[in-house]
Amino acid sequence: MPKSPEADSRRLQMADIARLAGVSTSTVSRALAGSKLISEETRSRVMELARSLNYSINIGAQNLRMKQNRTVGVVVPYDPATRQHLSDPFFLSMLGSLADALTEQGFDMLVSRVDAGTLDAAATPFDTGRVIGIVLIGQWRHHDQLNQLAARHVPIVVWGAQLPQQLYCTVGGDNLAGGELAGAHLLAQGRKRIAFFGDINLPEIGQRYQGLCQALTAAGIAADPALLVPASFVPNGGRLAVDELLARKAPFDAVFAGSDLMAMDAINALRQHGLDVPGQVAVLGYDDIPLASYFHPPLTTVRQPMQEAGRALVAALLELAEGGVAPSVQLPTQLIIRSSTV
Amino acid sequence: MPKSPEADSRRLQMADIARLAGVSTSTVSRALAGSKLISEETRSRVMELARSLNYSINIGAQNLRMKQNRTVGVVVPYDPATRQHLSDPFFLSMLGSLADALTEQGFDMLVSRVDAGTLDAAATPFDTGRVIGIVLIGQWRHHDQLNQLAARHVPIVVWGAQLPQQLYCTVGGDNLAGGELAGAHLLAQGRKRIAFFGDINLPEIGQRYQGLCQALTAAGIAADPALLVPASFVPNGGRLAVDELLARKAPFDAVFAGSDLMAMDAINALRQHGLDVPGQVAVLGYDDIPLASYFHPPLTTVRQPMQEAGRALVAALLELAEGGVAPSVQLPTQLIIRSSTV
DNA sequence: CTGAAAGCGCTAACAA
DNA sequence: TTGTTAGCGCTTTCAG
Repeated sequence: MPKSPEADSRRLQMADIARLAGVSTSTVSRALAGSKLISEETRSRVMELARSLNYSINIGAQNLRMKQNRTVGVVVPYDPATRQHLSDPFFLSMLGSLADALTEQGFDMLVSRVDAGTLDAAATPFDTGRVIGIVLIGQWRHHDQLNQLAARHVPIVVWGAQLPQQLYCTVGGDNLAGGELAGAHLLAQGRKRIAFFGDINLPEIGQRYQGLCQALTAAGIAADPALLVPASFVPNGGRLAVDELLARKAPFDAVFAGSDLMAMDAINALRQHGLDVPGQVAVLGYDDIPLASYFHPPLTTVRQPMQEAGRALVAALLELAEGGVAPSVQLPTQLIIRSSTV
Repeated sequence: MPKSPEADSRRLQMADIARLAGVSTSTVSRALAGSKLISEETRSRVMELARSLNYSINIGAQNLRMKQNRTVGVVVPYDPATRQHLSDPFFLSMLGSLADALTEQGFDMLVSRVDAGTLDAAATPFDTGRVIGIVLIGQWRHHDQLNQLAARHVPIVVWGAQLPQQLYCTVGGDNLAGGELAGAHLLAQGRKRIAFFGDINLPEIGQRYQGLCQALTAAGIAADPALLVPASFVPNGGRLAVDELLARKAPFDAVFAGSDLMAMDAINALRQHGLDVPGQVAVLGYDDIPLASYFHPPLTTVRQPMQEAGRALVAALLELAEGGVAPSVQLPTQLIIRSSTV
């Protein structure tokens, strides 16, 4: 007997408890909800019965009736081209920190992944009434689509950079300051030819690059376009960027990478080309993923405060979901100096 | 005006579409469901209307009526003592691979974290009718509680080791074989004093250790209890284990760590003690997390096949949820030889 | 081909 | 203090 479609024991429901307790469903409902209208004796009898029978209220029905909901959607866009799997440690950490923050607030988390090309699908869990709002991890270049969602009054908050003309709420690190910190640190180490690895069309990355440029300017150094390498977040993006940079034959003594992963990849590549890190080339990452400190050499990087990020995202979303307004927030970033630059 | 509890525009529902289209809700329902009973003209009119108004069916109500559900619960137990945040890259990867597998099957993923001490809370999303079953990541030492859940007919599949007297379905790597592979490799490198870092009370870890012992036995070497260090998965568990091992003054020329993270931590600690890896001590990890290859030296490790893991977990769960039986499965593991042991 | 009516499992007036 | 009744938004017989 492979499958028994309709199993033996139908799922227990309130009516069953009511019958067994010899009361009406209203009474059961009230007892379970802890209403003060119920006699102590009845309440305890009902609760005891429910517990011993392992009965739990059907949340779907309850939600329908009460028009409430304690679930938020977290969506992670993926690149339809690479069909890239959710694997960047940074995103994953963010997921973890969101789970923590939501648990703390008594909310559940419905995770879905959507094709970044059709980002309005991100709103589906909301449109279908499954969640009270959406947290989107990864702004990428979908500013317009996000604006449309916001215009549709989808409660949505996205992890990313603040942009002009932005209708939606973002929570993100202070990328400009982060870039500047990084630049200033490298300059302080005596580096003058600082290469930047990253796709500056991505808002966050662009701002980090701007920050770097500000630091350079402040030091009276002009940013050299030959040192800007448009690396992407593909698995060996750092290596490719190193190859590209070397091919350009522009001298450099430091690399500021758009993410820790890219920095690590770059370091390995540099080493294979016989370049010493940090001796000949200082390398600085971004994010401070857990493994940055385990790397050899331990990675100097700009930390994005994950735990606070999760909390801030959740706080903003709940505010929006309640019909309030949630201003975008920028979380402070922090330079973590390890051995890859000194 | 901070909040507007009941916003301007009530959420659209089927009745609205029906009215606007001048038909009954039955017709709308059928049209949207693609029933063949509806005239082509009516269907397209309704669908067009729905699309232009951005209407989506309320899944909660639909589920209630149809007694169906396309959501599965993924629960990640956390240690109540350390209140440890969901941060181990391996768990996170698993989450990603589950998300992929579920998306592939058209299911949503409801993630929750539960206190490992009260593991029966893991069934809550099922008991409350929110999900059709549970995938539990991390068996830990909760064999009995898991058995109880299974006895209650909660469709549940757990990532972990197969144990005797097990009522629930597990999907896991072949830890015994993994341990043996690791041991054989180290022995083949001429290492004879192999230390093991990990808590062998955890089923998976215990089996890995057993595998190591088998390899030793096959080589005619007796396992030395002085080389078994009960390290745990705390952030600096590897370092602590190294300290402990050195304090014991038992000579060793290799370390087999219970996870990649622990291996990396151990390598850093060994290095600080002036020991060369792999020159004086070969170090081998477990999991093959993405960053294992980025580490310096790149880490030799036993790979657990994540993508297949996700798929297998989901397949088993769906089978169970349909009332079928799902045998436990062991996924093959693979030794990935990099530089930390050769 | 379409509509009226009943009901999924629950809660909340309103009565008693 | 408790029960009766009317829905929450949807699908689906059963009659037209």
